[in-house]
Amino acid sequence: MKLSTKGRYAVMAMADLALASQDGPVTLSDIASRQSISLSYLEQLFAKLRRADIVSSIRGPGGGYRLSRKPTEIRISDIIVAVDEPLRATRCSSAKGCLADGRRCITHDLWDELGRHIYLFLSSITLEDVLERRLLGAASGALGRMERPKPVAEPATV
Amino acid sequence: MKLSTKGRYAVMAMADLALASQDGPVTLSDIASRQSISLSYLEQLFAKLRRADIVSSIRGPGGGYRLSRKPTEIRISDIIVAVDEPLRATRCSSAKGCLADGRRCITHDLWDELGRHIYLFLSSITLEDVLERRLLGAASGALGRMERPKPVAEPATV
DNA sequence: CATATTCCTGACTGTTCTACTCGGTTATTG
DNA sequence: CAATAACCGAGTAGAACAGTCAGGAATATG
Repeated sequence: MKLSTKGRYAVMAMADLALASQDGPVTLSDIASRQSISLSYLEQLFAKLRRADIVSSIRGPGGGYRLSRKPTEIRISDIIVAVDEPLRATRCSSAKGCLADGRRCITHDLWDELGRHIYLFLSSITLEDVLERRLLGAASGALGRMERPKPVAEPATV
Repeated sequence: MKLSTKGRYAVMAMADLALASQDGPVTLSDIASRQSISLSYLEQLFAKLRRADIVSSIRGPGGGYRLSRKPTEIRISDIIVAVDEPLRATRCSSAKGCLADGRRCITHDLWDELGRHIYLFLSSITLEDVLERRLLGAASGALGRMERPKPVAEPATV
């Protein structure tokens, strides 16, 4: 989990796509102009999103992109994992290489726990939550004991 | 809150310092060789830590660094804030510049909430906690009012 | 069929950050 | 004085970020 601005751009674009895909596919040009992101950069991001099967594409006139799943079934963590490089092994946080005294380095557990924490937070929030600005609930639930059921039933507010 | 590897190095060094400062100041050379971090890099980090009044220095032979406060009073967030640059304004997450439709962009609250979340987590953990490997408790405390629920799912390598 | 549209791909560029090196200065101890 | 160790500033290779550019491949429409 890398948390760069790249992931933010991707989530912004995905939110825009979700909002705009009311009727038919959305072109990257539209997203680019609305979100002020360069078209080519978006193309790179969406290539990864497509490979991760989060969006699907239709070529030709009238084509564009569309969500592969409903916004309730796309977690923010899915998006970020799809576009971000796996964070490079910086001595620690990569299983090996952080054995100063024979076992894992002192701070290993800390980064481990932090990473898990962030992941839980972002995987407890769906695209739908972002669209509905339904965030505080998800935040408190991130650590567990949250009842808030993900409604999978409701179709196509998309 | 920036969460780069720079902050990790700083926390590793601080943990090392805390462990080694049983008797007298600790030299950066010692920390450098134990933690495999370059001496000059450490010097840069500790210059910032000193400016933030987290450590204090003694020059000359027998000198070195020492914690300014007790490990129970040094929060991990203090360390990271001290060494990391304030994250640059990347369109969103900087109050202005993210007004696509007149007000704040759709994902603004998300990043806001995430940032607050990470900060709460890291400020709920002290250096002492890291030394004692007392992490899960602190982690659960990050959000306040929860007793100790284990994280729900085991996320893939975050 | 031709053409416009749109996705798709690869290579290349300027800027920033990381992690580090080098050369030197200042303060303190023996 | 000489050794130690903190300080300070400049400079560097490499990587990632954000973007540009040039072209190609699929598809709908006239």
